[in-house]
Amino acid sequence: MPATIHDVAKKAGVGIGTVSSVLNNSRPVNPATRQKVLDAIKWLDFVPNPSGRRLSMGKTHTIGVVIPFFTIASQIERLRGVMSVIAGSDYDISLYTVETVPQRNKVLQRVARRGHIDGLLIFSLSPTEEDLQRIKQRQVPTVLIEAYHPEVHSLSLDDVAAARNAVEYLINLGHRKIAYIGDYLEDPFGTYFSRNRFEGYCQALKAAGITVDKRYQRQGWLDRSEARQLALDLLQLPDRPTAVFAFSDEQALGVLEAARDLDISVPQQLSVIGYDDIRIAHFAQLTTVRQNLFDSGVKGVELLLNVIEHPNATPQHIQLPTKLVIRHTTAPPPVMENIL
Amino acid sequence: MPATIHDVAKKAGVGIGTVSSVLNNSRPVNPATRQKVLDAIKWLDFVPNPSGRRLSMGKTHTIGVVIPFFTIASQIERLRGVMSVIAGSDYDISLYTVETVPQRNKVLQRVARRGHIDGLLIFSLSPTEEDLQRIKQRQVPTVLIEAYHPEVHSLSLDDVAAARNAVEYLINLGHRKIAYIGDYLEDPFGTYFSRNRFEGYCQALKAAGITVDKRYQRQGWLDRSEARQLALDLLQLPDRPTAVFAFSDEQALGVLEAARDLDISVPQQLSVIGYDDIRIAHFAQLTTVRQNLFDSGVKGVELLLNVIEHPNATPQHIQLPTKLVIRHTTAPPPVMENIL
DNA sequence: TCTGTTTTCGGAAACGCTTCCGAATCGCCG
DNA sequence: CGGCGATTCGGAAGCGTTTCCGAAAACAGA
Repeated sequence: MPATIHDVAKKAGVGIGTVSSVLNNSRPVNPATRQKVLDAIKWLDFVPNPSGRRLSMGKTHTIGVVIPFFTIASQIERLRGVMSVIAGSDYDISLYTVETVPQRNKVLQRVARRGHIDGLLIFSLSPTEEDLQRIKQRQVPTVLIEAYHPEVHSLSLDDVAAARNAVEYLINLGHRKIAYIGDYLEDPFGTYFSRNRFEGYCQALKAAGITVDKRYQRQGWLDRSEARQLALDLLQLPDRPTAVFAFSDEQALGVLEAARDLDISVPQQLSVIGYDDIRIAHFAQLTTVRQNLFDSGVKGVELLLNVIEHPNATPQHIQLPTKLVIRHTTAPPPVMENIL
Repeated sequence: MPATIHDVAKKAGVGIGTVSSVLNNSRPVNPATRQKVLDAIKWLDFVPNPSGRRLSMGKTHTIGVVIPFFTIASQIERLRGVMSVIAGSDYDISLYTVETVPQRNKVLQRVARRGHIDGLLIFSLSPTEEDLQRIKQRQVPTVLIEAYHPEVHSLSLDDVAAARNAVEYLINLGHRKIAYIGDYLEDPFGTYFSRNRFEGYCQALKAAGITVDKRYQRQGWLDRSEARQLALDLLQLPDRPTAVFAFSDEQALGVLEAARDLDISVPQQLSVIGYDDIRIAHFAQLTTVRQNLFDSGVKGVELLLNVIEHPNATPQHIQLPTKLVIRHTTAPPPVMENIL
């Protein structure tokens, strides 16, 4: 049976209030007394019971992190950023992964309640109005990463610009037949960035006077093997694209796999650009849009910890920078194609 | 201010004991009364405060998961397995990542205490005697995954046999100069599997009458870029190896990168085998030793939940199967080499 | 109608902590 | 030595649950 604060008090011959004061430095204590208490704590191997502390203080010292697409490397990088900050604080991390829509709803309903957590960090999910209502009503400090809602603090990317930029790069290389492989635009999780990246893709094409061709657009689940299927289909079109802009690195890797399946050499016959710059992207030599994932995790918790301190601050919306990283999956289109 | 059980009791015109009974089905309640209580709960949007519940029941409904090498894909796969089970239970997951030795110690000290968590799941870390003492003393139900200690429940692999098997495969292909790139044998985290895999490597060589050559052994931090450096060194030896057995896929990928740096073609001039079968391994076409990572997570929590129910069960030690998955980074050694 | 049994329920106590009011002690000055 | 502010500390109250003792009500049997 673990020791309690009363055991310590008795052992040290002081009152429980004094022990608590020593534990939390909450009021001055005579050095001699403090030493007695410390000795007793050590002797009894006492650790304050967090449940008691929580109940008494009304704080849980826990931050909930909600992560969809957990299979995807980018999320892990963010989480690492979060953990690096948390390790130096006295908060714990409660992890909630989301793989399906019902799960998403269940998690958002169950988690966003006072008493479970002190704050909520949500990756890549834009809350619905209903979710938001609940969050606001329960007054749970919340920060969104890679998602947006005007009434909640958020960190997001200028996806439109980043995607446009990437596609412009392909256009400048000479590509005209540029395909897009992405997430479902009306994705069930209610995210915006899917539409944003697609929007950027369209903008770049239009600006260059290239017609946006439906045949060159494919949507699928955010997952390498599905992207591979989509790409197989795409690359067997009679007039196949010379470049693919993928919504995510994960999907870009699927495209690379498909190209290999079909003996299409990259970048000679096909250029591929991804999005995220996950760690494998480096290995795969993938040209991609880098978002500083680790850093987004760091900034996200830091903001959240801040919001926990100052619950009534007006929502901040921070834009994170992106950068096109050029590696070896992009090149000018094959010459023949241009001649024909 | 959230409603409490007293508010509900007052609203429903019953006692708090009755409300609690309804909440937990802990004793029979007259249907009419129950309905009144349920109405009040709905009306007040009442959710029991977990801190109160925890304190009262002495259970935290939280499982701590300790994960070193979090950058490494294999750990994520395991964690996914864990999460898939937890999603259907009423436990929460508290995540503790470990990146350094001091952190390892801090985490094992702070986490393994009653009152924080109901159970502890430790990945890939063999506890020291001191850790163990603490764990036993505090009576925290614990399960090790990919680690071993006679006095704690564990899931582990027969690393010796798996490694021997992999190296035998290389030998059968005709290789004689087989290098090993691994973790530090005396690794600071106190793990066994490092030594075990090396042991398997040695056993295979000896059984084939090949002398174990120190020049062909490299140890480094478990990380792709460091492995790459080690491999660069190794592959520039005057009499360079024709095959490399790597301790992990992550390191095997580093070897592949080094080979590419040096324009050594794989598998024509160099064979590489990894260990784990992480998801990228498939993409990289890496021959590797598969351990069913997701499944190890599933089995691990299931065992832990069981141990939480029956704290005094004698320690179980489950061996997980492994399998050599042959892809395209292994081939017979170059013929010239054999002639010279 | 009375007694004994079963069903149903109220609320005090306990969980381990923090907070804070007020009491005790100390130190200083006149 | 007396008085007063400063310092130090004890422990009751309260946080929101669950548990459980025992009381009240309902019911059954004679």
